[in-house]
Order: sequence, then structure tokens, then C-alpha cells
Amino acid sequence: MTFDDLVGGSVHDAAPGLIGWTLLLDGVGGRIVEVEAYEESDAASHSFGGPRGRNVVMFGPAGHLYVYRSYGIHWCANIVCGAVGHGAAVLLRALEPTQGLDEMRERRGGVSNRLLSSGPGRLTQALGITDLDNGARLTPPRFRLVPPDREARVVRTPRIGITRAVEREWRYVEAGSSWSSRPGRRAA
DNA sequence: CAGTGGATGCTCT
DNA sequence: GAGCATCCACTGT
Repeated sequence: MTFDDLVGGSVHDAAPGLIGWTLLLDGVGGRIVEVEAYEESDAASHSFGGPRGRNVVMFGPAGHLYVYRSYGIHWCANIVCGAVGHGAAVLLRALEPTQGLDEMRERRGGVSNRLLSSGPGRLTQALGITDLDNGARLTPPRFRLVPPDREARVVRTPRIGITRAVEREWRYVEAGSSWSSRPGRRAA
């Protein structure tokens, strides 16, 4: 399975399928251990109601980044999925840091390894992703996506921090990972 | 451990 | 003017 095939299909296959892939930006990053799926028919999604304003990238080609500002302070990054015009994306919620830890620590203000990239806002800060990357293609030389070297076991839970469509269990976490945004809690 | 509240800017009503 | 796809510091067990 290539990255293009994975993200080019349904976001509901791409989201769990991305667990275990390694994301690198200029050689800094790690294993994807937590994501959430969003799509157009989903009241919690920025793409709900069609392409307007900040969400237009979600309706573009798969394999590009959709970056938005969260709570006025943080950046959050998504991988656009599915066919052009469908408004689907996978929110990157946590990485297990594997490469460039010194650089991540510097960008994150010297926090512990556990907090380097375990959370959507932390992850973008650790990798240096900002709105300048909105719409960027996830291709070399800047970005690299490396397939899993072993099969990841994935568990499914409700999404975090939303108030609408809360009954949809579209959050996916690597089973047993201590690098998710809330390890040690329910369905980490 | 759990719970609360502040920071801060963009989108939508 | 309200409401966020968040994080951190602080409080109280």
C-alpha cells in the first residue's frame, strides 16, 4: 500500500491505516500513533456545509496538508484524503518521536519527551508546521512518509474536544501506545 | 490523580 | 458576541 493509495481512498480507511506510518519534516518527526477522521457529512468537521474560507484545502487533492489555527494559539495539521471535492481529512493528534528529538525539544521549550508531540498543537510546534504549510504537498524533499515496519494494532474511540457528532467513533490510536495525547486513560 | 480557568485569533451568527 | 478539532499552570484531593 503506497501513501498515495492510502490517502486517496476513503478517509475511514485512511485514518486507521495511517497509524504506524512515520512522518518527517526536514528529517524531524516520528511514528503516527493517534489520528481522527473528519468528512463533509460530519457536523464536527470544518468541511461541513461545503468549501468556504479556511476549509477549501480539504476539498482539494489528497496527500496535501490542511493547517488551521486552534483556540487562537496553536496550529493543527490534517492530511487531506479522498477524491477532489469530498472535503475529508485526517487530523494528526500524536506522534511517537523517533528522529530529531533535540530539535523538537528546542522548539517545544525543553518539555519532557512524553510531551514533545503528544497532542495536535504540540505535534505541529515540534515539527515547525504553521499556516505557511497549509496546502503543501506531503512529498520529498521536505516531507517524507515511511510505511510501518510492523503491523500496528489500532483501537477506535470517540473524538476529543468536539461538541457535535460526538457519537461517531472516528478517533484511532495505536493500542497500548504511551505516546498518545491521553495515555493511561480510556482506550489509549 | 482530577478539575478549573486563562491565553488568544479566526469563523460564524 | 459566541464558540471553538488546545495547552499549560494552578488548585485540591
